[in-house]
Amino acid sequence: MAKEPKTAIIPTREDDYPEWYQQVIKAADMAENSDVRGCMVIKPWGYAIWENIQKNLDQMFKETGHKNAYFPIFIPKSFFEKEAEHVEGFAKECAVVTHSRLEDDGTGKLKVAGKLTEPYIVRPTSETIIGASFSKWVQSYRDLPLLINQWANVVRWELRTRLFLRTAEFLWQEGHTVHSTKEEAQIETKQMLGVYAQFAREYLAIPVVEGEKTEGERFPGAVNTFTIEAMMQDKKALQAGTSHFLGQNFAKASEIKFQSKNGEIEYAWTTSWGVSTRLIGALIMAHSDDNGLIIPPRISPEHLIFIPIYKNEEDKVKVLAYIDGIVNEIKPLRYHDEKIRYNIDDRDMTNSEKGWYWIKKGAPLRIEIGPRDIENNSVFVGRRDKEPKEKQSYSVKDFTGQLIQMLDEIQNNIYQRAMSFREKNTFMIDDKDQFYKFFTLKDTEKPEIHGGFVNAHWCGCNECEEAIKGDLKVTIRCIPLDAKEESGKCIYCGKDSKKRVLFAKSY
RNA sequence: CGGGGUGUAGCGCAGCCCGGUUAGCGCGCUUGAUUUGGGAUCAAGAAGUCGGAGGUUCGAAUCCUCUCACCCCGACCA
Repeated sequence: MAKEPKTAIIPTREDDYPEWYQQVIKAADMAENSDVRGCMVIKPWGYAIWENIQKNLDQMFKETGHKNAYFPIFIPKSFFEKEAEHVEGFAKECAVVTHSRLEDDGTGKLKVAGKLTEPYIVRPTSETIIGASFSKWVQSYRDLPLLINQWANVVRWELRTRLFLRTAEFLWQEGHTVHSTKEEAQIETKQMLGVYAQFAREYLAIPVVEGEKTEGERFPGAVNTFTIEAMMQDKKALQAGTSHFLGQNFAKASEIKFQSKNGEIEYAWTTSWGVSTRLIGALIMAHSDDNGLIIPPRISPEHLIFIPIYKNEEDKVKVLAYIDGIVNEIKPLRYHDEKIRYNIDDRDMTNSEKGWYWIKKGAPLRIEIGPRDIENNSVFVGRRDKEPKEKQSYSVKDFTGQLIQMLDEIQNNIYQRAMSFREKNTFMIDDKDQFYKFFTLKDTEKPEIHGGFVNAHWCGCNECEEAIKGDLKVTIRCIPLDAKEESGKCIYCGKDSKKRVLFAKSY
């Protein structure tokens, strides 16, 4: 008999965090590497999480007045060249389409043929191709604001990839809006950052810091870039979403002009904002434990899993009938306006194997039901926010009565746990030596989990930021929106500073 | 693209240095029996172009040359 391991996931977070991450994905059967370099296959359990992210975010976009549309995956090279910084930022990591056909080369193999007169870039982001359409759509101030979102896949030819966090192809949404005034575009940029922050907190149960990127970390071509930054369980930061105020840069590049009320032709003001399948990576690393994935109920593909327990066909029939009765009571219930998502797992497997299967997949509630429960009119409930063995019996009445509340409790617990982890690992540091010591590894052979979020003063110059990055690989994640005016000295050069900024190592 | 490493059954690996029957092991899978409220046991079975091409040899997973792919560390990035 195989000896029972202490944890379902090997190694643990403590032992080898990056490997743990991979193993959680594998154990939950969310995704796998494909035969295409750097591209992942998103499997049903992972995709179902993405669908829930899409569904809820999409609703939030619609509520803020945005409409969905779809633009081509190919961008003519010349479009891309229109915004200088944009080219600079993306040129190195693009897939380029140069041919349109395959022909038999005479030996039974295929050779490329039909060279295109102008190469197409597979979109790494769509500002330029969408801008081309927008320039036609926008004529008058009456056409504005134009509030468009696209759900799409994009390609960035990354050299090093990791499932969900960085893949050569990934799924995302990109919002693109056009406004008649600078102020309105700035408000839009902040509004959408707020939508992302709210979504991260309420649905993904991930606390995030909202802030502005420094010049060095800005989106290529943007005037301001705003971000939500989340802390992972290895104390590194993950950029979970960005919102850009593009000024008139892209309007000028794409000739997005309109006639104002007083008859003048003006360049418009644009924004863009996006979140990607990386959110799933954030979800995994923010919440999961050494027994596998933990999914907040509001985003989980299943809310509860029934595990029927029986020894023979006769019991099986009874147990399944009993479960049906409970299901009928659950069906009318609504959890945040949605039906309860449940699964009756009557596969031909041992009970404990099923239990662990769903623990590893992160299902919020496991309901085990056997003949004993039928006698007592009860259910036996395991919660994913608690230890696997810590299960509790409820009467059916109490269970169905408290189910909604229980799901909310799990959601809150997960959020609070992530929040207190972040608070415990966020510090204010004013001394340079202490700052350096804080971010320095003790064991470079086998890197331990170290560091955290540090709020420290910064003079605002690029040189200090670069120097710290060079020395420690620590970057300014953002200038938090809620940073207070406070006089201090730059952590690197000692010059005067008025604000603390957020430093961390990041993904 | 620099530096290091690995390709052997679905997955994880041993064998290679020092060439020699029918290429093993663990997990998983299939079947049967016994089990069954907590990650079962026993038995039988299926499954391998040893990454690819070429070479050396009576004989290559093993030695040589070339090649492809992947992983890790750097630079770059949602």
